[in-house]
Amino acid sequence: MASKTRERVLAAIEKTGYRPNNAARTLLTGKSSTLGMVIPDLTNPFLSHMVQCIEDKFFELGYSLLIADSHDDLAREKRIIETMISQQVAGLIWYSVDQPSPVELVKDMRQPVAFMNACYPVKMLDAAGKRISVLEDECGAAAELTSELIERGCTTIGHLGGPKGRINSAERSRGWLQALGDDGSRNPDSHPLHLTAPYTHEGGWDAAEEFLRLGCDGIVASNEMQAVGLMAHIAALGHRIPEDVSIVAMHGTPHAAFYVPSLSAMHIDIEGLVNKLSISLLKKDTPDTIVPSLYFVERASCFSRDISKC
Amino acid sequence: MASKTRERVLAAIEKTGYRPNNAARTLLTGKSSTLGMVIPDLTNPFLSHMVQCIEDKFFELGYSLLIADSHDDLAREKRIIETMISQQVAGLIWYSVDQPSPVELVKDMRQPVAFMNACYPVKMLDAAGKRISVLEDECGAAAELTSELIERGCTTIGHLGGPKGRINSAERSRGWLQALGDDGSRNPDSHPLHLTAPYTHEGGWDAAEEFLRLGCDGIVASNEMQAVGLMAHIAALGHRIPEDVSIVAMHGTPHAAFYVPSLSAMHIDIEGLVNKLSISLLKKDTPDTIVPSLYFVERASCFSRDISKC
DNA sequence: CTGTTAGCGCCTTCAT
DNA sequence: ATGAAGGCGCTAACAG
Repeated sequence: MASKTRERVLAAIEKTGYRPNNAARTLLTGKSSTLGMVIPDLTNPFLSHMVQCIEDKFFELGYSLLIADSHDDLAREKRIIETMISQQVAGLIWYSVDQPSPVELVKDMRQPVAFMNACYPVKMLDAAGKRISVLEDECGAAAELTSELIERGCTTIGHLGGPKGRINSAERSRGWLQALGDDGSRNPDSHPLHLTAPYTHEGGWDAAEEFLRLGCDGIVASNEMQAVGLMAHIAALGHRIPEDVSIVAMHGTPHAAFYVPSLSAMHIDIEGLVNKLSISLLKKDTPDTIVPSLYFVERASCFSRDISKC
Repeated sequence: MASKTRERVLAAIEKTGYRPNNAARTLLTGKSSTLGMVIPDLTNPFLSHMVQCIEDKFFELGYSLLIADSHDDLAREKRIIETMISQQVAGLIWYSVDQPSPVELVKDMRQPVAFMNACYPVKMLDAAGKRISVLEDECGAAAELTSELIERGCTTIGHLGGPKGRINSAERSRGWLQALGDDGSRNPDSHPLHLTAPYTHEGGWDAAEEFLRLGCDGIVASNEMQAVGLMAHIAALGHRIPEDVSIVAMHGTPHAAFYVPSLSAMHIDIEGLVNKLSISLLKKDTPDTIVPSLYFVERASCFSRDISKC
């Protein structure tokens, strides 16, 4: 009788304090219940929030999450990927330092790999496993942010890009220029209102004086950390936000509402993204391209578009 | 000849794309190269910074880090611990929701466990492995923060504690009362200037009006997120920091310098803590108690103690 | 429905 | 200096 045996087994489990050995299971089945995630900076609120959502979702589904911080460094990223592969992760979630990701690192990995900040769908005909591209429309988002500033009357709109040479950053610069009416022929790097900085508070802080010197009345920052650094320095220099300068940022987080002033930003539907990601990563015959939806949230760092409030 | 064989082996590794299988190694040796870390909220900058430092240090030492977020929920924490044990982690770093940690969960775990926010040394005579207590002097730190406000002329100093019933929170309340001259007999919960809130931005935000109603000219917040929420709401209500109210917080992070105004806070020497932790966790005959050093950093959210600046 | 067996990839031990 | 064998704990396959 099954139930009797079952009871005996359960009793034994209880008595001996048995716990399944995941390493043995992984060795046998070849599939671990661990996912790997690589990101460039865990102290970036956008990324820590994303990691939290991903961990949450995959924990529900029975997976644990290995996390590693590349410190925005390509060499480190490479070592991390090697380690993750050795760890037999069941899948890899890769927020890469730069695009195109050094995809050859995972060429013969049979497990699925998701490229979180792909600019174009990752083409890997010879890949040993599924490759998923999360395609955020960085160009369109930057253009929309710029338009929001234009609609509020800003006339001298600067853009703070990421470190030079990063393709995602170039996409945003393109969007910014488009919204400013450029025909696409101009190299953003040569535009006087285009500055670059690391994706950090310090990066934003350091750019503030130059933007003010240039006479900007609006700035599109590449992420929330840059924007926070910008705002802090602009305030420290005695200028008012948004009266003197309006600020908007890419990749807003739930923290945005609590800065002073609160930060207007382009947000990503992370819940939706993570849901799709979990499906694409774990199930067969599912999409290998994910386009997260974006939405702008107006807060105090730029004037209200509603004329009645002006 | 060894070198020739070695070459052949290396060539084979290159050719076949061999990578060591960690699961097999773990199964055989019984020790994985993975550590587990449990924290209550990854979007808390103090914790994401700590995770970053820990990941950094242990990656150097050849370990990977499994991370799980308990969302400040005891039931979830318990499930996470079970999972971590199944994953055969080589050690567990546990920033628990509450104290005393439910230590019985890890009673027969042979791997070392570090309790990151212990109030008292964890006593586990029957534990199957090493147990490390990270003992932060929450009481002393809160007292020092309160004293800093007193020295700056604050006369009505409120304290925003964590959720009710948490022992770490009670320790801080004790320190606050001590600095206010209490003899220790008073129950902080009955003190009119003692409020409680979750360790979140919203928690701080929601407490702001009450502190202002109470006429506070100084507030000791339990963490940076609470302080940020407090400051945002106080500013939104038209009050000035530090002219009307001074704010100080426990567990400051590198972000503190970039809020508006910048936030005065008690910081932890995380580098030192993580170094000691790595030694205690991985080596034998090392301390099982770690006392991190704390230091106060004065920023714009409270008046300068230097009279010449007043 | 229950019990037995083989083998996942590695490392340690022992034999050549 | 190299090769061979055993076994870590689990699960899939198969036998009873």
